[in-house]
Amino acid sequence: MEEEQQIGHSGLVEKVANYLREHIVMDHFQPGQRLPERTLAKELQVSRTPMREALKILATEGLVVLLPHRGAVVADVSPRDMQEKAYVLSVLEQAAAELACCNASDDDIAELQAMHYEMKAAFLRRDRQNYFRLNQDIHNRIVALSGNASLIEMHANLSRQLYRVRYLSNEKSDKWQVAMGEHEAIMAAFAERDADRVGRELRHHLGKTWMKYANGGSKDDAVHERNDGEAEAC
Amino acid sequence: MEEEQQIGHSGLVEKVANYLREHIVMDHFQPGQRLPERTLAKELQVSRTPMREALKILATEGLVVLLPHRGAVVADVSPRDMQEKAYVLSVLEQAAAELACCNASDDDIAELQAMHYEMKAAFLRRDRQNYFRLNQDIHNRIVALSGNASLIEMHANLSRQLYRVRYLSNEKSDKWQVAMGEHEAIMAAFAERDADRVGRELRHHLGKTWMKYANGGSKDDAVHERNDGEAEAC
DNA sequence: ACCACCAAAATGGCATACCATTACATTTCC
DNA sequence: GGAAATGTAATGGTATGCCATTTTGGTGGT
Repeated sequence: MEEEQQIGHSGLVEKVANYLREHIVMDHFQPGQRLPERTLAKELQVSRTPMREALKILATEGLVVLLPHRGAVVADVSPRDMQEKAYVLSVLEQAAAELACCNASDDDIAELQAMHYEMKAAFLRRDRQNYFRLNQDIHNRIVALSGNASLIEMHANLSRQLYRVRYLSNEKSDKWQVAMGEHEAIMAAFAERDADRVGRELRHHLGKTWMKYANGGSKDDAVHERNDGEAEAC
Repeated sequence: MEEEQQIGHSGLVEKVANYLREHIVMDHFQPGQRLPERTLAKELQVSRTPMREALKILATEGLVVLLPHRGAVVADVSPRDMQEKAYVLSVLEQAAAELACCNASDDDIAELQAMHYEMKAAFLRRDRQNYFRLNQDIHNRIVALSGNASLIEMHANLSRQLYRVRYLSNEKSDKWQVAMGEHEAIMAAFAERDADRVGRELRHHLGKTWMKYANGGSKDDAVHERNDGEAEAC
């Protein structure tokens, strides 16, 4: 710690944020636990300034909550909140997929197909690590192909906020087979350039995907709110 | 300015942010104009700290851009960006409307109808001020009825980012008649609890609404990108 | 026991100083 | 005259101190 506490080089905020994020996501800090600004700053050998900014970043990411005059506490993962975010995510991805379907070049779709088959390979090998990574990559790629910067950014934000849940329930892989099938359907619709169908399939897929996390995720599952699953069936 | 330079109390960041926001939105600061942190801080009799935070807030709101080592500059309203944001807004509002249509109580819908007729009254009186205000209120109310906190928050964010455009082109009221008709259609669909139709009508309405702003808004209208208007027509 | 009141500690927010890095303009060298 | 080097100002980022507000735990009065 002697070799770099001296310098004003940039990145301290990120370091602190990453450190805290890691520990929160990996569940080393229990929800509700207090994160005293000054104390933590001393421990991490930084001043209040970067610590404050880091906490604010984590607050926008939904990992901590800033209570007025009571400091920062680790946010608890409310299934309700997560479902709401997941729902918005699915809406955004549906829209993105529709746009992507129109905008993408044939090469883009070919690349998507390639990624899909890579993922399928990982699936067949029961290689969870790469399966999940490629799955994420594909979804992100689809959103990127929408060409809508705001959409991409907002999707990335939500995705980050849901990462914690995604991490916590990393083992729920019952429905791999089903998920793969859904991905196949999405890719088929892409190949046919049927934007509506791509959107619907993706939305459906995401609905089921996140339902899984939500149900198996927590103690009180008063999850049967209203806006769960699809909205089409009113 | 003499009556409140006596600091210590909280809210300096907000004051500064509001001040700058006002001037930017009202077009007193030209796009591209630099906003030197320290200089501005001196002028407004504050230190760098609140000024920095205010600028960061405005940056997230899309009003200023933070260029690395070149300071903050007033963001220019790129028609492209605005259209992209407007598109996402319409997607979110569509989703919100579908949820709202399912979740809303009969009283909620009645209240919506009431607001609608208030707006219609303002329309008949050619009362722009109240028309626009009520129009906003109705849209916000619909989103609020979705019951999805994330959705509400993200919608509010986008709405804020589009406020500038909304303000700049405040006079474009050619299509009042049409817009009113679209609102009637939306309300009718609401009354029948037809979620899909509510969603479609609202999306269509927003598409046309923002198209208006985008076209009349600026110099280079390379607006004929891809993701303008509706996505259904692929 | 209960409530009001007060003091100590924690927190939020602002001001300010310091230093490294980068942009920009000037100078210098070829 | 043009390119490279250099100096200067601006910026970003951090550390730190101060003070107001609020929380909190303890104290005394009834």
